Amino acid sequence: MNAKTPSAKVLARYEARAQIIKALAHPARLLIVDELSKHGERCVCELTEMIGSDMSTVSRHLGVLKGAGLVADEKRGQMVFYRLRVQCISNFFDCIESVMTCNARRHQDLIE
Amino acid sequence: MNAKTPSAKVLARYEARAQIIKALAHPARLLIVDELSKHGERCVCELTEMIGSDMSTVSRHLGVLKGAGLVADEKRGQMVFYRLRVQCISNFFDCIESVMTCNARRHQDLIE
DNA sequence: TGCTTGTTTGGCCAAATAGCCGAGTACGCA
DNA sequence: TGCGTACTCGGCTATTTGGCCAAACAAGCA
Repeated sequence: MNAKTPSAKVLARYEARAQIIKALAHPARLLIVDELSKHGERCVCELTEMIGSDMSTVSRHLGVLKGAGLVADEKRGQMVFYRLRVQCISNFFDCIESVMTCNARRHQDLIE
Repeated sequence: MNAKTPSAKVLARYEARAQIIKALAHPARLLIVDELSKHGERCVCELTEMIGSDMSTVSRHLGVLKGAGLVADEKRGQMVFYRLRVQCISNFFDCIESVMTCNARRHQDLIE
């Protein structure tokens, strides 16, 4: 029942998980994921317009998401369309959302 | 149906979400969260032993989790005990896990 | 062929993150 | 009071991340 130090294999597993979570840990990338979960797919130019930063920056963000296996890309003509590879992302957001409302309530309590 | 650039308020909301996710985006912190979800609470020294790095480092990680509102701390005697503030973390992990198996399968496909 | 548009990539710099060490604080005990 | 243990925090350095610009690619069109 003691807190034992985990094996290298287990550690590598946590490392891999952290890598995926890290890919989601940026507002622009969350915005992208949310947009892709609402519409099926979006090209880089649409996402760039939505986010409002340089297209090269958005492309990099998409690269990060793709590297984590969260999105897939498909080139059609001169445009590249991205879509989500996974569906469970919304559960993910629900949890984050509940943390946020929980935090908000707590801060409220401190004021009263 | 166009990708419109979100308002400052919406943007701030994504920023806040990203902040919480960022707190989870580290193997040591995932390890901590997992440990706390299994046992109700752990003191810093136990977590330090489990993770195997400097106690100051572990304390910093706990500070990050606390800052995001994910854990609560309570001092009893000379020890400080941490516990999870939220329960939904496991759903969270389930999603990450499914991404990982999905990725693994995909890599497998590339080999065959 | 050259021009335009959509996208990715390399280079660079600023900012954030992670880790350790050592100092400081808080508590319990003699 | 003084000592040891548990923990936090300031300071430092190394690494990573994020952003922009400019250059390189790729595809369609004149």
